[in-house]
Amino acid sequence: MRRMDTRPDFDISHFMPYLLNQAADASSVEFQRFYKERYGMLRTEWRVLFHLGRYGQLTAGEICERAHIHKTKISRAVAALEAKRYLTREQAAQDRRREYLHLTVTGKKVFGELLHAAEKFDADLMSNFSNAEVAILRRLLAAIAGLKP
Amino acid sequence: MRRMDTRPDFDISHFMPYLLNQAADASSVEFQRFYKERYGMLRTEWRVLFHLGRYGQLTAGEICERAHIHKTKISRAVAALEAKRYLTREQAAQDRRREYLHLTVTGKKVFGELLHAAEKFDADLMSNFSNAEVAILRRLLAAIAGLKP
DNA sequence: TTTTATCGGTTGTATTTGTAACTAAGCGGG
DNA sequence: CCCGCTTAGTTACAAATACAACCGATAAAA
Repeated sequence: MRRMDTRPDFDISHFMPYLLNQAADASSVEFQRFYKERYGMLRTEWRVLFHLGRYGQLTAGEICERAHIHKTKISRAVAALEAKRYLTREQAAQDRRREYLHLTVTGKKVFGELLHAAEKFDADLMSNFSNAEVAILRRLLAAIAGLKP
Repeated sequence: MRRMDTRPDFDISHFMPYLLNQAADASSVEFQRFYKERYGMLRTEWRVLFHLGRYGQLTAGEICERAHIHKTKISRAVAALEAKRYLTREQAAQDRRREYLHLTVTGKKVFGELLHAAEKFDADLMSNFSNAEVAILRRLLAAIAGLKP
């Protein structure tokens, strides 16, 4: 057989996409269980809720762009959040294709609770690392994710 | 409504699990398309292939442990790889519940090609960062992922 | 032994996701 | 105005995933 011109010791845990996925999964598990058990929410629902809570009124399309999530997932998440009475839709007067989404009072309350949990969870997760390390981590991850700094 | 005792500027891109997921997704997209289009493989199949290529004969259960993947996913991935003639199963003599998995010649060839692509892809992904930064990134991700150093 | 529990792995079914096609509304030139 | 083209969002159907129940083999207990 032909010689492989690859490092023979290239471990899968050195492959950055793999490492990133493992870290992402591990870091999400606990928080995911929290919003799932407590509020019956799916991941996309939590993200939509977060965007609306953080940035106020948005359209589905705007959330798609910001979160890099496909519009069908957003569509279903919005429908689910509406069914839970966490948000309401309002057709835009000047363009009736678009719908502005707002959180209801209940939605805002849930957002606040989840935000609080998220911050606490985040702080715990980073507590083993120095500030300088965390800063580098955030910067590199943002660059890899293609987020504007 | 009650005052929220959370930082009002807590952005979702500061929430580490979110950032990790975005980075993981972004970093995987291109390589994922590569093995999907070229070999018709799913992510779990690539991972199983990688483990067998890197570590040699393993049972399904051993791959579950190493990769933190549920056994039903492994079971289906193994079946798919077997259908593609990338691996064979061999019932263990001393315990007929267990099956040792080996790559076929074809499987090894595909492994070599994908490994080569992975290394190249990895190098590209990291090329914007210094060695020191990458070292910190790997260390922190491994810690978050709960991998033994 | 028989009985019971456990282990490695598979299969069935309900959810969830991805892809493409669709509806309805606006836009833009003739 | 009307035709074709784009856009916002939904829906239908196929593919993938999660979860639980399952099967056969082994081990441990009575």
